[in-house]
Amino acid sequence: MKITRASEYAVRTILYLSGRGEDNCVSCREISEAMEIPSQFLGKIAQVLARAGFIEIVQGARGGYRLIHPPEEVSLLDVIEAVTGEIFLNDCLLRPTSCRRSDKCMVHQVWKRAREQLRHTLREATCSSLIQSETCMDPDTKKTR
Amino acid sequence: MKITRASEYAVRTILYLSGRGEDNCVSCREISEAMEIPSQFLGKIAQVLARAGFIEIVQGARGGYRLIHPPEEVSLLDVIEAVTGEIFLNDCLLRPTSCRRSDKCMVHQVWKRAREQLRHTLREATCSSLIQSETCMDPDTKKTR
DNA sequence: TTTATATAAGACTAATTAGATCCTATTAAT
DNA sequence: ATTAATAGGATCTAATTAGTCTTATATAAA
Repeated sequence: MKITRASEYAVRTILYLSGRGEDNCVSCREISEAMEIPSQFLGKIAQVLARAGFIEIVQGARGGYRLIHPPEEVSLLDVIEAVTGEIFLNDCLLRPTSCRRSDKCMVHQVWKRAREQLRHTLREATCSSLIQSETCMDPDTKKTR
Repeated sequence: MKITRASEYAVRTILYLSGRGEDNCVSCREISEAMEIPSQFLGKIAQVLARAGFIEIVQGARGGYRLIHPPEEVSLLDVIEAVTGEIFLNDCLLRPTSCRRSDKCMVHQVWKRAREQLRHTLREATCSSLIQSETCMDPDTKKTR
């Protein structure tokens, strides 16, 4: 598996948008400054998030990004997997064919359980619950305007 | 985090040794063939496992590797973390200083819980329990001799 | 309609890590 | 001594990550 920088940035982006209100269109620049994300890189990530149906991208002057779904319907798992692909803990589970008898292998069972737990925990964490209390985002930029 | 190939090989090695009996000295070549691990690479991994106290390395002719602890005392987590270092799901937990208010951040709490669950699951899985039933290792080479 | 302000998207790049492999040294049984 | 092993440092390659650069396109406002 991999929780990459990109997926971390994606989470910050969605949380920032969640905090700014559902219908607000927020510029790439504002997000990148508030959340400390290289703006060009954010542009790339936004494209992925848009293709995955999390945000709408508004082009042109006064453009930016807008959340599509209400924060309570979006989980940490959704966002992360949209960016990095489905989470797998190891290669063996990812490509069972590379492992001769994965369905009978005890080690495999452990990995499988661990993976399911992890995904469950991340699935339970919705964006709305995450912005209830303070987040890693800068408090000054949260919910302003 | 990362479950690398090296840690996967390390697990296979320890499990193979567990299956071969506690006091058996097994050559690098035998393990590498049975478990499909590049033998030179296995040599490297064995050094790490030896330094971490899991195996004893016997040099010279008729040398090889020998398990130090009984399989029921060694967990999957032990082996993996010996090779890849302590498991962290993301950078933020690894270096809390890089994140301004990690202790109050909800996202942080989720990662922390997910990490604890994962480590718990891997800690519960002992080598002895893993070789009870069939493993990914080749059945023909298991417990022979 | 022109200008300024935005994002789009593909190509490119630098740094890091993974996954080994090579080579020479050392150790120990016979 | 010879042979069969591992030790350990150096090196190498490929993949991945984390971006940046550049040019194009879209839109609001003057």
